Amino acid sequence: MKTISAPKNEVELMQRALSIAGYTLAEIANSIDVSVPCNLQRHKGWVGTLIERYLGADAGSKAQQDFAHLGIELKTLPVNRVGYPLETTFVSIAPLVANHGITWQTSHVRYKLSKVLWIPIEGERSIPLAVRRVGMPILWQPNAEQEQQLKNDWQELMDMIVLGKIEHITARHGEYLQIRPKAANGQALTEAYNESGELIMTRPRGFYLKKQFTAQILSDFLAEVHRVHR
DNA sequence: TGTTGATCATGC
DNA sequence: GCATGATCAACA
Repeated sequence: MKTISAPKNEVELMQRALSIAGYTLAEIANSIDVSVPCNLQRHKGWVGTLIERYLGADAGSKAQQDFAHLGIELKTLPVNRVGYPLETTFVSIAPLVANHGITWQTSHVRYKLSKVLWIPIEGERSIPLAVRRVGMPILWQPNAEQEQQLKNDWQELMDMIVLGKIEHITARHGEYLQIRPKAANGQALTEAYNESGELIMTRPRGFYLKKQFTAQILSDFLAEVHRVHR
């Protein structure tokens, strides 16, 4: 596997991202000596890791943006044939304890979503992984309305957690941001509080962006492209 | 058949 | 277990 150095600035990062638009995952993988699995069943994060490596993101399990020196987070987004998201987007782990004093302003969700480089990629399972194509990169920052939408959902969900209602939260809570399990398996447990304020063990949860939200980002981008071309 | 809840791999 | 990267697949 070839190691690519980190992009020095935003322009360089965007040039690299643009350079793979239209190419297949196999072409990109081959160019940096990475092998392509038959499918994603046992390699769910493979596409994200591949693009990370190609663009020169510092790998690792640090709780930071992928390009921290540029203040940019990288997210690949599987889309269907008409460019609609096929999956929700994981954002960050939900803090179930020691969360007093955390505000929207200081939250991991706001930090991770403050600036995102979205890379749409064909994701239909009928298309062999190797020949799925990468789309145009979208450098995005939430507008005032989007930030308010996210903040509202985050506050509602965090309020429930702080009130000990974690076991009552389902994926149906939140319009654009939801909380769902995020763990290696059903045996994984972490601390939380119940409604009586007692410490309990529960499944770790994560914040996810619903498809409707990421679809809006893609559609806003297309609208902007069309506006500029008129 | 779309969503919700569950799960897969890896490093430390 | 947690944080990284996400998608799978059971079931309503």
